Amino acid sequence: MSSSQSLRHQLAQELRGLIHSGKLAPGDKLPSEPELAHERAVSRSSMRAAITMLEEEGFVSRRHGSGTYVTHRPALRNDLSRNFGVSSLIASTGLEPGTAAETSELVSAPPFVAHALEVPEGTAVSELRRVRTADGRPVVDTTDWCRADHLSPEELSGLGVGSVYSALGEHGLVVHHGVATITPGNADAETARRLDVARGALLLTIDQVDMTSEGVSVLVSREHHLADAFAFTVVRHGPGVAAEVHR
Amino acid sequence: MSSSQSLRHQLAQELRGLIHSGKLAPGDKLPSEPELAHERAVSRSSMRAAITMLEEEGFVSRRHGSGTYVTHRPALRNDLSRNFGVSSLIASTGLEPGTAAETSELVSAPPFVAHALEVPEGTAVSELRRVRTADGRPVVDTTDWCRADHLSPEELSGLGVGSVYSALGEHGLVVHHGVATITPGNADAETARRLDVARGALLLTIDQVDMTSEGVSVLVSREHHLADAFAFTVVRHGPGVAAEVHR
DNA sequence: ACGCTCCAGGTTGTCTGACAACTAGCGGCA
DNA sequence: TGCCGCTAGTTGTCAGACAACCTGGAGCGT
Repeated sequence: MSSSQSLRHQLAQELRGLIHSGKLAPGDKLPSEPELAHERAVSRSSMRAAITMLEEEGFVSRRHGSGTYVTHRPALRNDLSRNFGVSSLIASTGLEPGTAAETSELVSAPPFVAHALEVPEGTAVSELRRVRTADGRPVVDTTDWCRADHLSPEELSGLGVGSVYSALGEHGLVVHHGVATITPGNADAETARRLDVARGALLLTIDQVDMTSEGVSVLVSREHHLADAFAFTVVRHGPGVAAEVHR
Repeated sequence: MSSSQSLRHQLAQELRGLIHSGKLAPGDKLPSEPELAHERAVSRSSMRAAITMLEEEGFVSRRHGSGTYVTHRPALRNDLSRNFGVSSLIASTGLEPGTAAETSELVSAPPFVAHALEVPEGTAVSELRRVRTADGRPVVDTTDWCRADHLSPEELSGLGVGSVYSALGEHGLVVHHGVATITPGNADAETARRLDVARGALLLTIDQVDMTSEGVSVLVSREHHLADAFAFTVVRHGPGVAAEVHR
């Protein structure tokens, strides 16, 4: 499955694993490019391309004439720049992910959903509402919308803890990336009831639009997270490099 | 100054400019690698390395045998993955950034600051507190801490709207990246007073640790943003690629 | 007229080899 | 002892070649 990726992507993935597993610790110097390439029986150019990817991700930094070094960065929990699902999010805390109060139906698209999915307002779209639980405790109230001709309400329901992403993937709609907007908020009456908290409880809301590599928006989601359930982190690059602000 | 960067970084920067300025629109196909390289009188491998960087950043996507295409992604406002200062943040909304209630002093490091800066608890550190305004309206309450032997309280004050980053840079401490944690919150009495809002007002708090490329933590900051002042967005990669969850 | 196959050109992916630019440490020399 | 310069090692760039793959059109058969 991962062999379908190009060679440099596989090599990059292997290097990420070495760093993530601790075999390469922060500050360590990587073996030289020719050495890394020879070990794996690939050309230096492919190895070099893989290292370039990791450099861009901020995992390593190169010093001309000296070597390539693993950068110091803490192990991130719930890195916002990665598009994981809520299940993985819960699982990463060591708790058991579950689903409650799942409903799936055809609804008239709310304005912001219609706009994001690029369909006329009021178009019928598939909606999936779920309350996600961690060890049985409700922690996230999620709503997903997608075009009815992409996934029907029936296909959306019964996923269990399965990801909507994989369901879309089976229809040839591979989610390439998403754009998320983060806002704080207080629980309204309905959300409070669904999450079993007091009305006005503190929430972190993530509105997200997922799209394919062709730029087709295929999934809109709104997640209300209990404030004390998770801590979201993100690595912010610059201003050392690429600090320019255009326009 | 940008010529000190390696060639592929310059080429990548030029390509980013082409995309950002709209000369290359989403969905457009880039000229072929040999063509791009020939136009700029560089080798294909350097051009290719630059494109690899943009691919990793998500600006373009390559299709084997077909070409390289500009990905469709909205212009992001306040992209969290970029480490801009609060001044740039305010300026990007078209409002005039300002500073109020600036105080700078030597304080005993709070536990989480001491831990982040890797100094013993209670060590004296420089603290800079500022209320940032947009067209005169208070919108962000920020506090910065750094080691006293890096920047004294006197050096921290009087920056005007200048960035703490540039002050650190003049001491050879170039901030390479930061790690931010995002949490929702309600204004306590003091923050409410400083921001001139009701106690309990909705806030988005960003705790951040900035470090050099060597991994030395040089700056800790805590920003309380008024909930309705800004919308923070972030591009989330995957699960199309690199969706694996390790451990 | 329509649909299918096959082919040729174009593009990205990978390989090989070479040299330039730069770093860091070691040893000789004053 | 302290400085200089050299050398081995590493990353940066170049050049050329071929493989793998996609796309559109020509040509053919129905």
